[in-house]
Amino acid sequence: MTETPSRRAQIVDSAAQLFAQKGVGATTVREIADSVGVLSGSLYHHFESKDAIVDEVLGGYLDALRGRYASALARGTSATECLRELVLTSLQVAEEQPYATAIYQNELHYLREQPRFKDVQAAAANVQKTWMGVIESGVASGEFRGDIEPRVFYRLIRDALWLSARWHKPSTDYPTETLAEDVTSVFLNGFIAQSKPTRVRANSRGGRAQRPAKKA
Amino acid sequence: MTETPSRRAQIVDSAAQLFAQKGVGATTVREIADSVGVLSGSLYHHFESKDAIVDEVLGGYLDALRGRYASALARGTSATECLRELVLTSLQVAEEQPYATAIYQNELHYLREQPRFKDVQAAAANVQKTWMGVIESGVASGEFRGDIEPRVFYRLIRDALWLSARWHKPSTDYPTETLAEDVTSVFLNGFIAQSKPTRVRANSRGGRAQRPAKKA
DNA sequence: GTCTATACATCGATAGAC
DNA sequence: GTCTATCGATGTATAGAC
Repeated sequence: MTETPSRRAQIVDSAAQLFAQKGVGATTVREIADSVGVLSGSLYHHFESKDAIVDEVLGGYLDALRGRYASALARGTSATECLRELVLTSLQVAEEQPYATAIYQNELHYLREQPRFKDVQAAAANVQKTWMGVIESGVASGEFRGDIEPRVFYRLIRDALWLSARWHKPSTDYPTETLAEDVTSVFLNGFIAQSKPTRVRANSRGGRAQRPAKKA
Repeated sequence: MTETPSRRAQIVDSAAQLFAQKGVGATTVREIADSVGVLSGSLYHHFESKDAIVDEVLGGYLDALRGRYASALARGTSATECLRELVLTSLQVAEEQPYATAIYQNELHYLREQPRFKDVQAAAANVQKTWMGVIESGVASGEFRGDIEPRVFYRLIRDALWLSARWHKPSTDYPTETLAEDVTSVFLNGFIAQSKPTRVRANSRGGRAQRPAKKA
């Protein structure tokens, strides 16, 4: 029972890719049908509408994400560790399901207005609740700063994290785990150079200006 | 020079709002015409196509952004200060032109595929060049970490910064300047609490940005 | 400069033959 | 389960009267 590449699954996969690349509204049912090798009318034997396909794409994605988040939180003991796990998990899920991830972050604000997608909205609210719980517990324990609104920090890391799916293509040079470390390190420790003089790069006589050149 | 609120300008403004709220592809020329109080056919006396309106909206926005960035860089002496100025300037521009900002960050990846918008693409590349220049000069001078790819840091702060236009509504409680301070502080200093109340430890890094007391 | 009217393409969705 | 064929709505854009 390993493989049943059902037509239904083919449709969902192809539609997800098209939705991610062109946007849901700009993707036509004829394009979806073409990409799986059938005619547009045949789609309606498997789905009752185009929106139903969107529902299935995002529903499956968010269910998987919620499950993975639960596992991630179980691995962490401190808020810092939990945050680290959430970052890595998010990037792993984004790597496994890049199309659904792109749809989720590109069009959630659009789907939010349509009552049809209230299941998606509920799942998205659950995701936010998971993050906010970790962040607020970290503030309460003193691990995280208290002078930054938890909600502000959440939104900053959320947007930076999810939108990385737009530009990050996993490779051996820069694998997902390394990106996760970098994201965690920047958001927790900052981009200011640490006092430890471990940098190897010598810049005593660099050809690079200290300031960017100003143009007229 | 007092600009007359020409019909052309009305069309651009109304279209920008609609494009931001519903997406470019989902906005119809009839809706644009309705919002300015004319019929759809009349739009074509002012613009040759819907895409031409998009061009004008984003072209004017990116021109303004480029000018403001030049002023921002002139105010900074170090890479850290320049970065701080870029953050504040970006948020100010986002506050002044929220609709164009939303379009810019929501649909740049879509416009990128169409050769029609190559001017917009060039302006966007210029924006990126500005940021990268500041970041790389900071790495070269030792102000910023050398173990994070400048391009990675740029993309993280870029996405977090621009997408704040989706959720940040300037208010007296949380004005744009405070958000700019928070963004800068998180990305430069990190979210980890700087002093640990349970342990006394020599910490030479006392110089992180301090949040001024909130004004009434 | 705006209107009326419409051409022409394409959209999501449906009905029924096979 | 897929096809053919098409409906009705809606999209951008145009032509010409006023």
